[in-house]
Amino acid sequence: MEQTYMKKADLANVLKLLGDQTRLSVMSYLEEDECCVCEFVELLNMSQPAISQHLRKLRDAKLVKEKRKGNWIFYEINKGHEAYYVVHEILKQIPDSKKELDELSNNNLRIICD
Amino acid sequence: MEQTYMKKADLANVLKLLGDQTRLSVMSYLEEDECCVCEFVELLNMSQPAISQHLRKLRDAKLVKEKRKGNWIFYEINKGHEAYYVVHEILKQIPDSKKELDELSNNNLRIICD
DNA sequence: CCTCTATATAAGTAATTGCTTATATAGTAA
DNA sequence: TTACTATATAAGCAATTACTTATATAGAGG
Repeated sequence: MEQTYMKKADLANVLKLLGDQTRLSVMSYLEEDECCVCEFVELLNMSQPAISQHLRKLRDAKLVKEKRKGNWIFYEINKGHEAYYVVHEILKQIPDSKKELDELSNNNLRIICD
Repeated sequence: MEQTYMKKADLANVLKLLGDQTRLSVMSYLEEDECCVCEFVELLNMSQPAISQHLRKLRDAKLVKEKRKGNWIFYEINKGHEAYYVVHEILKQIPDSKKELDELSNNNLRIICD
């Protein structure tokens, strides 16, 4: 992972997006694995429109990418983003996202479609 | 510099504070050197109360510390903050803060008191 | 003491945010 | 086609934000 340089305004915009617990959580889960909207609704115990609106902000900033898989739309981290180095450093601070995704699996609430 | 772990809510709060261009700039200057309020007013071309209000937020979050030196109150980064590791990683993305402080020196606008 | 200077605080305000509820859309599958 | 499902969008609203102007405060120095 390499050192990058960013314009202050662009960096501030990324940090503002991550400076919300819901979006920070979303990014933290996506750093572990791609997820679809209904999984976030479960994980974060929030309404579907609220989740969709947060995802739109992350998508508009190109921090995440979406792809359809059958009925579901999956989101994944955009590792090509100029801020990805620092986003990754930030997400490293959050310890338990993998565990929470695993719990979702154990409750058979994960969407698997391959 | 060591890896740390933080609660999501605490990390989000720090990121929200840094997700503002003015405060991100302030932190970036402080990463280079301690500064007093009037220097930020010059560097950022903003009103003194606006700067003071941003500094209060950073101070309330303990991201910066203050100390009086004669007539002036100097701010410095709190390197003991639990988020300092990640704050440092974030500030590394911003290239030109040292240069801007040097320009302030060249225009004899820096406050020196020892 | 009084005055000056740097900084902090208070009050007010326009813009932004993050939700809500209701509705639209885009694929899937019969 | 029609019905169904997952997701997106729209409209509305209360809370928060980042300024503004005016004023208060605290320490320095006569």
